Amino acid sequence: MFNKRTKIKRLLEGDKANFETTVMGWVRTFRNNQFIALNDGSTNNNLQVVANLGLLDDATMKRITTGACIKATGEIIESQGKGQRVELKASAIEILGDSDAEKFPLQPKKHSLEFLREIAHLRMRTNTFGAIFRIRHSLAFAVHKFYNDRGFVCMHTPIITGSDAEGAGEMFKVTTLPLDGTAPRNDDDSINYKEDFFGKSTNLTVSGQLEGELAAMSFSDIYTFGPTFRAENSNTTRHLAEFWMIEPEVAFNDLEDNMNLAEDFIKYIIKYAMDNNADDLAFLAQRLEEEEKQKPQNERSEMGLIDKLKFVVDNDFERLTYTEAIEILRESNHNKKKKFQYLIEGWGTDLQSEHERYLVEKHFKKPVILTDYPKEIKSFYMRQNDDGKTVAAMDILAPGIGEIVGGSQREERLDKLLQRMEEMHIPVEEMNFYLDTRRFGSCPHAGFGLGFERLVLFVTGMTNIRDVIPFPRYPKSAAF
RNA sequence: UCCUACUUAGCUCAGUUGGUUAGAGCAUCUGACUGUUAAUCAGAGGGUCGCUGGUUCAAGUCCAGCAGUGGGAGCCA
Repeated sequence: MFNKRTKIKRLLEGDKANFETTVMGWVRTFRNNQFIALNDGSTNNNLQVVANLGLLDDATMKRITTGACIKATGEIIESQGKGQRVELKASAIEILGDSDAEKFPLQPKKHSLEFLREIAHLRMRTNTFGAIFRIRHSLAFAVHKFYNDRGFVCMHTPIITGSDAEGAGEMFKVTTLPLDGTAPRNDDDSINYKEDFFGKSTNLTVSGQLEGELAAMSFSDIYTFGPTFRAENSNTTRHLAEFWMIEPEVAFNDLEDNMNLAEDFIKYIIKYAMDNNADDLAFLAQRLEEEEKQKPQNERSEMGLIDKLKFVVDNDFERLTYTEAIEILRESNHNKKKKFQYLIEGWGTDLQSEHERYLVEKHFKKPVILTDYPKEIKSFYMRQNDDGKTVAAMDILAPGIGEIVGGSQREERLDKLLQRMEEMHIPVEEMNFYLDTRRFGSCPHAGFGLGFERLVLFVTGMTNIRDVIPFPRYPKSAAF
């Protein structure tokens, strides 16, 4: 069997030595014509493969370049040098794939994240991106584990949707009609989508929530975890055109249950990564620390990455209402000294990023759950509170990231829902499938959406969302 | 989409008030050395200064437009 090999992670973690084994991986560096730092992606740490002088002929030696793929067989021994506990004393080395050193763009040195973004197909071979994507995997696994352990059903909601009224953002159109102007037309010259593949106008989903609610009305506890698409022309460090979202929806939950679920969930998956990706997190923490040293004193963060994660896991999130938040902001010295670009004056407008950052990073210094927003600035499906002014919404704001969760208790009362839909000009006739949940056995329920990449950002300490998804999609960019 | 900064070698960056042949470190190549840790030492090659136009005797440097990238804002997860 060709693939008879041991993963480097196992060899480095094992406490045995003096046994024969085979490894395969990619060369990170080749020092002194003898020492190969080999990485197979199973861990951030390299295995030192020692090719004693005379083992390799000159021609083979020249082919051991940064990026080349090799197979090495030999004995695992205690290292004679410092810097590693064990090493592989090679008895045979085979080149599986050459890598032209003049053309391979990765060097054994620090590269800028901007440069690596241009070679996203190769950046996974760096320590930083290796760590990021192993952590991303752990977090994804922990998402399923968390919900599975609690008896939730994973629902695969559609990616192509015929519903035009999700209202969560600009949509990408899905069509097989020709784009050269020859598409079939209606009498009024609009495109005749009855002739299209699905017989109607379709888009990529911007949220699985509505379908999630349908499923919660039969399984009680469900969650979705899938790709989501927004065609907004957003150019920021925290938006993608294609991102992954987790949307639990739970029958019989009210807003408080919803908050408890979200807080437990976030803490659980962060803890999971801390328990299972200690090496990768330590590497990223160190990377971040070095980056912080470049900053002026007053811009440096108070906690290291690991301490920050531990703090989030060990402490309760701060919970307060929108109205209370407005009071805190209005009374803050920051506001009185007019340091906000948008000064807090009245009740009813949405908070700006600077306000959210002030609450999370300056005032409370921990994740914050804001609840009970004015109904005017929130979606039609959120449950109206008895005060007639607010809805049972909740947003979770995380330090450095901003909004990481948006959710609410849903409006289960048909008449109230219809009234809001009318006020907000939602086309009722297209939403009958959704309204049926309220017509047939409606019940109180609640749910939220968590942007997976924003969570990965938070856990890895990275600052640009384009660096925590393997192949980011954003305006003017769909390479690879 | 708006504001703002940036764009010079494969990478990271210098480049003075506009002035002769545009520099450095790393990487690459050649050689030396051989228990190295982003190895070290010596030498060599490598540039349409983002693109287009303008001002000028002369533009990497000044001006305009366009493009790309970073940061911030909006929209949101």
